[in-house]
Amino acid sequence: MARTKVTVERLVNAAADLTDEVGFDQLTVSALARRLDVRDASLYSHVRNVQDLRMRLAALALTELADRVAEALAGRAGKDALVAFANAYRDYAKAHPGRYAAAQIEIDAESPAGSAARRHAELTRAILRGYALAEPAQTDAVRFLHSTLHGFVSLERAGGFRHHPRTADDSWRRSLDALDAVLTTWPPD
Amino acid sequence: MARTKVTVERLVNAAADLTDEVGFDQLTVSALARRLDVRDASLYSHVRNVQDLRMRLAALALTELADRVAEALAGRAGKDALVAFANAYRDYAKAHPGRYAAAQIEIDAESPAGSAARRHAELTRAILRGYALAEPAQTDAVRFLHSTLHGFVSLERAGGFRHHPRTADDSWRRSLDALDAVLTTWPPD
DNA sequence: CCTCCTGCCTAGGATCTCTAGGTTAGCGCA
DNA sequence: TGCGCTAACCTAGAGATCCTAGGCAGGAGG
Repeated sequence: MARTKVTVERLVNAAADLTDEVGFDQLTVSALARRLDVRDASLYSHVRNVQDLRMRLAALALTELADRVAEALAGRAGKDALVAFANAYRDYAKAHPGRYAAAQIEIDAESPAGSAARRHAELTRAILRGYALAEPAQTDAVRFLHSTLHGFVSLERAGGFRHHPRTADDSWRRSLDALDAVLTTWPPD
Repeated sequence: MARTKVTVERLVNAAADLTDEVGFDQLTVSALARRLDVRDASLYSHVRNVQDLRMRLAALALTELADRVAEALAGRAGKDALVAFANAYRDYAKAHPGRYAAAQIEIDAESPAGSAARRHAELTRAILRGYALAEPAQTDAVRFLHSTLHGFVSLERAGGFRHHPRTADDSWRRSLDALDAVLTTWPPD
């Protein structure tokens, strides 16, 4: 084990902190090496390449997000669960923009990030238990829900709501009301 | 005017084609110079830097998108308009993934891209005329609509819907039904 | 014909990704 | 104790990218 300084986990954690500070697209091997006070070549014994680093970051972010969401959902049902889920989701994206961006990259199901993504998807589906939707409407509703939350969060992040006096928080609350309403009365085929 | 080869417009158009082929994050000054059979340093007399290039690309994409949407909306109202708008939006994102990604970058209102973004926002608002919503509900609904469409399109693009037999097209149709329903019965405060 | 301006050039510095191969520190074991 | 093994780090360097500085050439205007 030699100098026991950098392990893969410590490395990925440092990368996660760094990317929240500088943005996901500004996350470079060099910057990470500088932060760890190490030469950049040294990181390549822990991580295959930048893609690999990003993938591990995505897995970390998806796991963390699923944890938060699971905690928020505990003991809640119906609209209560929906609001708790949505707020956990948005709060995570706000607190950890880099990690959140990392979680959006394309991941194949085989990778370690794949199982984290599956867990996240199952939690989303769990919310809909309160709304009594049968397949395939349930899948459609899950996609609708995920689309709206992700869309809102990423538009907010990109500054899309800044050019209007109405606060994003207010629109968010009303959007959750609307989501609850549409899930309650999901239109029949 | 000298050799009259590359103009800013020709340059941005080439960049748009290139980014649709290789992805927005793979759009580099070097690659663009190679495609135009010119040294990369030469492009810096037309464009200040990569950020500037991306901004111009965003302006182009927003203008094109607004054009498509305006055409789709012509002569339609109500749900008809909503569906036409949404399909124009999604079709553009599918046909021009790089341009669409470019349109999502953060833009300040002063830039030329700012006016294109405003025009796009006005068109989105025009749809809601069919749904008789007063402020501030109208703004909330516009944000909700935009969030859902953008979220769906970007999740679809990232492969988020691939791990399930239900087709994205089917979910899309049902999501538009749901959007129409929620806009029709937008929950009162 | 001469000059200016424009569009492109070469040269080069800085940063980043990644590979090849060498060095050192702690571990197990005779 | 001393030996080798291995893990973690190193230096050196190739190739790509972004961008600046300064030069050259060809068409426009006087």
